[in-house]
Amino acid sequence: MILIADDEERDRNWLKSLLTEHFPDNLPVEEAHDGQQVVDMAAKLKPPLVFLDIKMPHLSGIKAAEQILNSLPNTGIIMLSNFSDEVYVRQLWKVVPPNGVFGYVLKNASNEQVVEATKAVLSGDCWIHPGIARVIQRTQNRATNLTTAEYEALVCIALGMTDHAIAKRLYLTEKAVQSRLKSLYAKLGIPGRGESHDTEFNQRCRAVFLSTKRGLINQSELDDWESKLSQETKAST
Amino acid sequence: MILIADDEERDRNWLKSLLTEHFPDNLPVEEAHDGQQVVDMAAKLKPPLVFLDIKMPHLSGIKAAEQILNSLPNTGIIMLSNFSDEVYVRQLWKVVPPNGVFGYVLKNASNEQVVEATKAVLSGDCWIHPGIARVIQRTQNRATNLTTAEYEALVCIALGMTDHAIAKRLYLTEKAVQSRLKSLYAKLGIPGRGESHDTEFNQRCRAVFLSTKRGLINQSELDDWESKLSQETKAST
DNA sequence: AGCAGTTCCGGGGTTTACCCCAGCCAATTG
DNA sequence: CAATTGGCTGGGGTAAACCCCGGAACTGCT
Repeated sequence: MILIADDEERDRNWLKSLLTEHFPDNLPVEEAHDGQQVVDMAAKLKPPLVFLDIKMPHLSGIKAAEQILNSLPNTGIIMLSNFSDEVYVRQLWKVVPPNGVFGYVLKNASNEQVVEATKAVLSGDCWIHPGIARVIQRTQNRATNLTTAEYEALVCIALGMTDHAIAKRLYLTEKAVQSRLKSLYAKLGIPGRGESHDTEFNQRCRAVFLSTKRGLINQSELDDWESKLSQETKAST
Repeated sequence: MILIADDEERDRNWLKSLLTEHFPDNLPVEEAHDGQQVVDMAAKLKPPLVFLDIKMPHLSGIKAAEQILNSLPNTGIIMLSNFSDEVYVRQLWKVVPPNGVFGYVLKNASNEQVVEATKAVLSGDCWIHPGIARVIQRTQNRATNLTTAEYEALVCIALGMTDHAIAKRLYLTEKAVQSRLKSLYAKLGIPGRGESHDTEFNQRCRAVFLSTKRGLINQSELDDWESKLSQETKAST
């Protein structure tokens, strides 16, 4: 029994046919269409292996994984993602239990890679997509890894907030915000006004650009943050 | 004869099986893996219908369409895109000849929609994905449509350039740049410092955020621009 | 010709973002 | 224990981004 969750028909079919072909012993393959549904189905069916798309309506793949692992910690999880975004690796790291078994494959993976990942997780190993390996390394590197303080500030400037607005929102002084931003710029390797005259940058926008490029943040995550933000400001009035 | 171009194996297989099933009269289905290859193959095979993925190595789907239509203006083109990005609609509008036959479908389209689009283009009609229709309307609306001047400025600030750097690059004064930005902010509906005290924004970053959200710009386009930029600065030294 | 719209450019202003320096406190780390 | 690191605070400064005003040239439209 294998459970797969993806909101797109095309991807479900692709995965289902791939699994029925290569893993006839593990049939049937059950399907879910969103995050909430897959949590419910997993609770009933207790499958040894679950495929989760990250981007799903109602409940993201990561949050779904959290809930499933809460009640059934021995479930093997394989995340499917369109991008090698660092945000997700970041979040996944927190959710997955220390000795949990999981895989992470990008959607542009070849069929062989998916089969390989499935075999690995079924036999109790982890399988991380080659492209992600580098990201994980960077996530654990002191010099380039962002702290939560820097990450918060990054999200705020990406939403277009001023220093003052950020300070008010995070209950800090403007100086503290600027301090966070300064170290953020340093870690992203953005030159300041003084050095390297040939490349003049607006550090604020440059930071957003580079962070998006590296997958530290992405649009859908930012949209979530913004809706949270507007809810809070409504509640406070 | 139908020619399809996509760099991802999964999408090619999906489309190929769909076409062989529903359009047995138009076989065979030929495949190309990147933009350059599809241009070459189209020149030899002269297919009546070509599917083009927008995001492809070497040559984007839009540029490939331009070259194909240049020598074979009667070719039917169906663009495939992952997103409803306004940038692409913008560019496509310029490339396609006035009476050209083309379709535009998003990759999250259902199988029925793809079949429908294929039928339409084969019989000489256009088929535009429902979600895109709204985008096209906005593209033709005076009040919200960006001029090329504003668009250039937008790309530059999204890359993190300063007013001074933009001015140097576009051969303008800083005042002119600021003038462009001002009208850009106005069209995006970003409040200035004076009005609406509850929402404080850094207009520059806010403009990038909103534009990305609305699909006026996107990361891969910006990456292209940046590589062009660094090439020019290298050449000028 | 007159009119509206867009773009570029100028002067002269305020606010914000960033810079350098230094110090304090807390939590890690050897 | 000392040493380090990350985070907040402060003073005081510069330059970039943004504000309002208006003018001139050019376009397309009626």
